[in-house]
Amino acid sequence: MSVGAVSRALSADKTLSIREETRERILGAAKMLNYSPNHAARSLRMSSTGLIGLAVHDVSNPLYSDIVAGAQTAAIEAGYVLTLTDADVLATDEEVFRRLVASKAIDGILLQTVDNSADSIIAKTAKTLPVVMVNAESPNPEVGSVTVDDHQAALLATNHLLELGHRKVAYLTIDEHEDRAARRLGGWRDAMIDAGLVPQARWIVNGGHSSEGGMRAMEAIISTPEMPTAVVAANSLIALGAMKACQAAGLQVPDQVSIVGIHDFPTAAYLNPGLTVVSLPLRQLGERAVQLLLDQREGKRPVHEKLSAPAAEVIARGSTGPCPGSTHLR
Amino acid sequence: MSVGAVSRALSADKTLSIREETRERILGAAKMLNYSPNHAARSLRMSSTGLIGLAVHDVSNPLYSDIVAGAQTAAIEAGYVLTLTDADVLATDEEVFRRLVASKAIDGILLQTVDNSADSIIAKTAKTLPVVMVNAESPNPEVGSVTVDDHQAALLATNHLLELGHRKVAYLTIDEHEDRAARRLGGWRDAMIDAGLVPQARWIVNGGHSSEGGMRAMEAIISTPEMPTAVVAANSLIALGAMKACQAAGLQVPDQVSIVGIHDFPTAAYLNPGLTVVSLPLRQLGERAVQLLLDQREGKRPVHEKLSAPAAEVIARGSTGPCPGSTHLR
DNA sequence: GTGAAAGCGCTAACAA
DNA sequence: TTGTTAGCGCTTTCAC
Repeated sequence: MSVGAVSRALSADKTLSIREETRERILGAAKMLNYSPNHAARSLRMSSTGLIGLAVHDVSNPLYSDIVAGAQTAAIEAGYVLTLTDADVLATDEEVFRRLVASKAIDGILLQTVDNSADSIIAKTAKTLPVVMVNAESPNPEVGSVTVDDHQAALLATNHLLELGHRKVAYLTIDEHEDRAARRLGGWRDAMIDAGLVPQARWIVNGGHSSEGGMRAMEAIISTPEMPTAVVAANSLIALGAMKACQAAGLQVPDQVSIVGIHDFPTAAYLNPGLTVVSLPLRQLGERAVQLLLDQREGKRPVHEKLSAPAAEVIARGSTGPCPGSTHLR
Repeated sequence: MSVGAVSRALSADKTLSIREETRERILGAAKMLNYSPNHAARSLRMSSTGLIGLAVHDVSNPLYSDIVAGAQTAAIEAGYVLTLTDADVLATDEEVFRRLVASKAIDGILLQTVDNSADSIIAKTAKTLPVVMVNAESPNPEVGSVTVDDHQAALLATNHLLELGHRKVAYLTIDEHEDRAARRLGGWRDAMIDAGLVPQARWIVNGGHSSEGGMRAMEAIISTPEMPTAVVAANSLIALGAMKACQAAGLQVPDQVSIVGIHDFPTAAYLNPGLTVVSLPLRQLGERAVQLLLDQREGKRPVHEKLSAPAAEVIARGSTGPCPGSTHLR
């Protein structure tokens, strides 16, 4: 019984011919001693760590937690372990980047960013390690990416309001990736046009990317002469801020103003009123991202993929209702 | 210029005497080639990976995001990189555990758990790797831990209500670590007793650990014959559910019922009404946990530490107000 | 069916 | 001041 045989027995090498008794003795001893092959030695020899990184902007952003969950599932299924890192730290701290990425402490990296601050990382990394952008389109042919149907989400959100009889529907834009922001804005615009309405420029207000920004934006809307009766927020955190602004101004939601956000999140149902949202398949986004990463690792060309199933979906809760004064009851 | 010299120059070894010109040539070449020492080889040689793991239960729980932020900061400051993992996966999936922990892919691990499901991991791990429990007291002398002052937090929350004139103050318990739950319950009880009140057993209802649980618990309270005028929730997610239940029952918060939760979180201010909370120094908790882990790595005995500064603090928002019918205005 | 040995990329100790 | 080398723990190839 030699070290070689032990190694092969433990990794369940099918090509190893060995006496059954010997194999059992090996397995038994390993269990007994609680033996696990040393990660560093293994990685060095195999030039593969079995780890895949997911760099996220703001780990605790409730809107994106499903992405993490999905990636987790897919990674484990594929025999990998997922480790999360702070995307901003990675982009900012040269040393962290070296230690984790440039040194190949991981086999590949998923990037869930919110702006282009990580573009330099990407450029540096893509030659070394497979990289996949999650929820943003890759500007770089060496980097894969997956997105969801942002246009459709905003379209659905707007249509939901239109069906409730609203005509003056404002839109609170998001400060994140420009392309993503543009796609969502486009969804609102197209829905308005399809309904024969004119998407007024003054109904478009920058909602930032947080509740704080949403509140400011809604305050601006409220002070508008001809105030809209409904608002689509480019994400649900913005929507939350918008609700707060309404409440502060003494406006009833949904009786006087209807609000809908993009992305469902755990506490949306527990707000007062519950927030109507459009949900997107973020869990599947995370899963798919891992699969693409693994494909790249096997030498496939990086691709961009738009996830269209499961489709975006309106989850109606209390924050949207019929347009006041409208006879258009559904 | 030999490999040895290069290695030492790149790691800024002070004991290396070398011609300035040579050093610059090395550094220049490294930058040019974008060279980073291979992580696996380095780890193997130095038997240290420079990575510290933080296993969290539910990454996206907004109540605990500050712990992650604090740990992140402290890790980087100490020259380490923090990687997050799902605590439940780690506890459940034997293979993931081996690959990450038993194989020493990381130098130590921080555990932020919510029950005792990870106890078996801890036992297995502590002999191999430094382990520190975050926000829960270690049951094991080989494992360090840090907690915050749960008793004080609940005491403050209750006193806040008492000062507003409330006499009948219910308590929604939490389903998490028993010791933590007990300490918070004790804080409520002591505050009541200190105020000369009797902490009625029927005012204690299990709120689970989520908004869903909080809602159920509050429904139970509402159907109580002599309904309390105020509620302390053992965490803010529970409080959120309690608010929802009040709203569903047509009860005004805070006019008819006051609600306070433990732990501040980003969207608490954006609720309707804003949620009054008691904040605890979670960021510092994360920082301290990393420091203790590093201390253990250097051979110090694992210790348990209770963080009492910065002190817990009431952040009054809209969900608490004077007791209806009370003349006890502050 | 089993054992021996090379070598992954690096650091640290030692030799020159 | 600079160069050489052993060896970290593992997997895999090759010889037996």
